[in-house]
Order: sequence, then C-alpha cells, then structure tokens
Amino acid sequence: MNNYYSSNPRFYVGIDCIIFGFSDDELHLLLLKRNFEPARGEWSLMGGFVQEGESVDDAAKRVLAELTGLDHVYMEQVGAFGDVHRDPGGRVVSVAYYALVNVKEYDRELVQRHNAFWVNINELPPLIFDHQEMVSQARVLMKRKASTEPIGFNLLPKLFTLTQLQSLYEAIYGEPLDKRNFRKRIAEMNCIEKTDKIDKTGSKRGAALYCFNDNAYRKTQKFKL
Amino acid sequence: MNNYYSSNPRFYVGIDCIIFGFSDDELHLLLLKRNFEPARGEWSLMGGFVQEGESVDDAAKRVLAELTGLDHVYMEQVGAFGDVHRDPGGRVVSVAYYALVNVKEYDRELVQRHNAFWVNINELPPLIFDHQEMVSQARVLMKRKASTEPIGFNLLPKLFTLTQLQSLYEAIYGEPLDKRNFRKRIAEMNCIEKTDKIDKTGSKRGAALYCFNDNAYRKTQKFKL
DNA sequence: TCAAAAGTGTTAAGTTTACACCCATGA
DNA sequence: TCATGGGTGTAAACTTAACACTTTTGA
Repeated sequence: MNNYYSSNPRFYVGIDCIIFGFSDDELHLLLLKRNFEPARGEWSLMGGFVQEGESVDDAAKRVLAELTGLDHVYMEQVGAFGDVHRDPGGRVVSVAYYALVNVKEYDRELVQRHNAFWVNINELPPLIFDHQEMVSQARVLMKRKASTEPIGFNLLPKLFTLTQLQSLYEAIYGEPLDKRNFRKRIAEMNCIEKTDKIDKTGSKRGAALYCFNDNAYRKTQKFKL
Repeated sequence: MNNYYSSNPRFYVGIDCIIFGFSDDELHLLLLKRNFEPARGEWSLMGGFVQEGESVDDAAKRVLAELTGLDHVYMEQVGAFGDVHRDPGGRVVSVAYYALVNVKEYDRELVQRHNAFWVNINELPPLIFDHQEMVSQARVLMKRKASTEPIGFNLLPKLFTLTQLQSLYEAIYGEPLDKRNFRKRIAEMNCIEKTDKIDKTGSKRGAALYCFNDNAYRKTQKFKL
C-alpha cells in the first residue's frame, strides 16, 4: 500500500436501503422504528456502514440481509448522498440502494428484532435525515426501470395471476391501467408464461397462474409495461 | 460530535468528472494524460477527493473548476463506485459526476497545466481503473436526460443555429435525425426562440440564430428531442 | 340465482416516420 | 451561374387509448 492519497481526509461510508414490498395491492417500504441512537424513536431506512475489504455493493447486500435474512435480492444503486450535515450524528457519506423483495419470504424474527415494519408507501411517516429524498429518488428510478425491464416480478410470488401483475404495475405507476390493453401487452411479450395451475383464492371462477420465463426474456430482450 | 459510528472504518471519498464538450459535430471528453502517480502516463478522468466540511456535490464542482476554471456548470451525479480494488493506489470510494461545458469557455491555461485534452468520444483511449465504466454510465444517463430535459444547450454557445442543435442531438443519440421532423419538434416547443441575428460562418445564405428561453420552458415544462 | 372476479377484440385518435424541392448567397 | 447549406409540408405506418359484454362458480 502506498500513501499517494494520505493528505486527504477519510469518511464513514454508509448504506441505506429502500426496501420495496407489495401486499394488499399497494407498495410498502420496510422501515425501522429506531430503538437506538441517533434519532431514537423516529422512522428511518435500514442502514449500515461499509467495512474494510468490502465493496459498497456487497455492503448493501449485507445490510439488506441483516434485516431480512434474504440473499440474491434485486438491488440497484440510487446514488451517493453527501451533504456535510445530512447526519447529525457525524459526517457520513451514504450510498442508497433500493431492493425488491417478496413479502412472503423475509425472516420475520430478524425484522421484529430490528423493530421494522412494512409501511404503505402512500402513508409514509416523516423519515430522519435525507431518507425522504432517498425514497423519492428510489421510486422514480424503480418506476422507470420497472417499465422497461422485468424487475417487477421480484415483488411477486413465482406464480401469479394477471390481475395481481396488473395491480402491481398500477401500484408502481400510481395510476389505473386498462385491463384489456394490459393483457394485450403481456401476450405480445413471450416472457410471461401461463402454467396449468389455477389460483382459487381471489375469485370463485379461479384465475390462471403465470410465471416469468427469464430464458425467453433473454432471447427477445423485449419488455414494456 | 459523538462517536456512535466510531467502530466503523473510514475511507477516502473520491470524485471523478466526465466532462462533455461538443465541437466539430462530435462529443468530446476532457481527459487527463496523467503526469502523476498512480498510473502515470495513462489516460484518466479528472479526479479529486472530498474534503472535510465539503459536501460531495461541492467537491465535484470544485474538482471541475480546478481543471476548467468554470463555475455554475450543469452537473449530474452518475453514482458511487465502490469496488475494493478499483484503485490500486488505495481504497477509495469514488463518486462520478458528468458535466456539460461549452468548449469555447474553459480556462486553457489550467487545462494545459493539468495535461488535459479534448478527446473524441468515439475514439477514446483505454482509461485507468473503472473510468471506462463511469463514462459508459454517464453517456447513458446524459442521453436519457438530454432527450427529456433541456440540458443540451449547456454544450452550445448561447446563440446557435438549428443545424448546430440538430448535429448536437445526432452526436448525443449516435444516429442521424431527419431535418424536417427535428425542426417540427423544435417549433412545437416554445422554449427555443429565434433571434434577429444571423450566422454567416456556416453557409453563404446564413442561418438564423436561436437561443434557449428558460422562462418559457419553466412555464410549459415541455421538452422532447 | 346472483355476486364477483376472469377473460376477451375492435375502432378511433394520436404519434412517428419517411420523404424532395425551392431559397439565398458568395465565390 | 453554380455549389452549398437553409428552410419548408404532407401522407402513410404505427402505436396507444378507449371501450362492454360473456364466462365461471361458490355462496
């Protein structure tokens, strides 16, 4: 190791996770009601710090896993947040990531231990520091990405009905979609496959269950919802 | 100051600038042929380090000004780059920003002193570290932004012809555009205003000079090229 | 038998693309 | 007078948006 850079200051590098989930036809965020300092008692994103020998991306995965127990989760970087006084507890440059998780699969005990809760994204409480801004940026980014790449499926169970898929996209876009136009688009992309299974929980008649076919997607690279 | 965070390591936080310019109908980047360590003799982006009491955004502005002498330049964050070994000179988490500058206006002496040169973006030499990846991400981001927000004008003089504007957008998109369709779009947005000045340098007949009208833009918020 | 969600095509409106000629001027 | 870039409109192709009824079945 050399010391070309040693005249410069060093900083804590934080991670903050915007964790999206989908339930009851609405997007939710997994938020912490902080029972630790600083800002005890207030709501915040799950966070942590980058460690020696750990990449920033890996730190984000670790922080997410610490809360949810989940691995191999879809994550995308939102950006670096570096205002001098963004964290009154000390100078921290934080890198925000959003994650898309299936709300059926996280580790409930870990979440409970962190005092974390799923909060409807349209009824968010005030958040500490610049976490509100991180959430806004993450929503914009996620919306754009979800419209052109098949990342939304990370928020659904492996098998889902077309009605569920539509209501997910309505939640992401924040507006109602036309059922026939939506299904027409689905039919045109051949990356969403009908299975022979039927979901009877949502209706008397029952709805066909579909799954996302990643191989078919990788062939066509076509996606637009 | 407290020490809630003091069990965590600290890191150098770097800045790297992807500096776009437009000349000879092509996009260029202002790159350094490094006459300093590490990676002396190789090509790199202009960089620097975040200092105590300085926000990351302010550091980016400062680093840009150190090279170009320019202030009030359009900049947008590309993201944080945090691989453990991205910089063989030491562990640095770097935040990349792109900047759009008018190639007529920078401080030539400063640029010369840094051994920096405008390089055609389609003929880039190999760059050190992960700078190539930063450039790719910046290009994608800039292209998307330029198509929906009037940021391209930062690359042009205050007065420009429609032919210049078209050739700028052709360079940004990397494909030719239809002259009549392009001008139709311009005419529909009322944020680009004809002046009574004529540019005679590009043709015998002379072309009308236009300017961007930010007030008109802010009223309509419409932009699409 | 009826309430509740599933499933299914067509048409009009709007947007995007393709395309060719005259104009003004300086050399 | 002619070579050079400046300036202008229309029609076809395509994409998007609007819209309503029949089916199935458990309660």
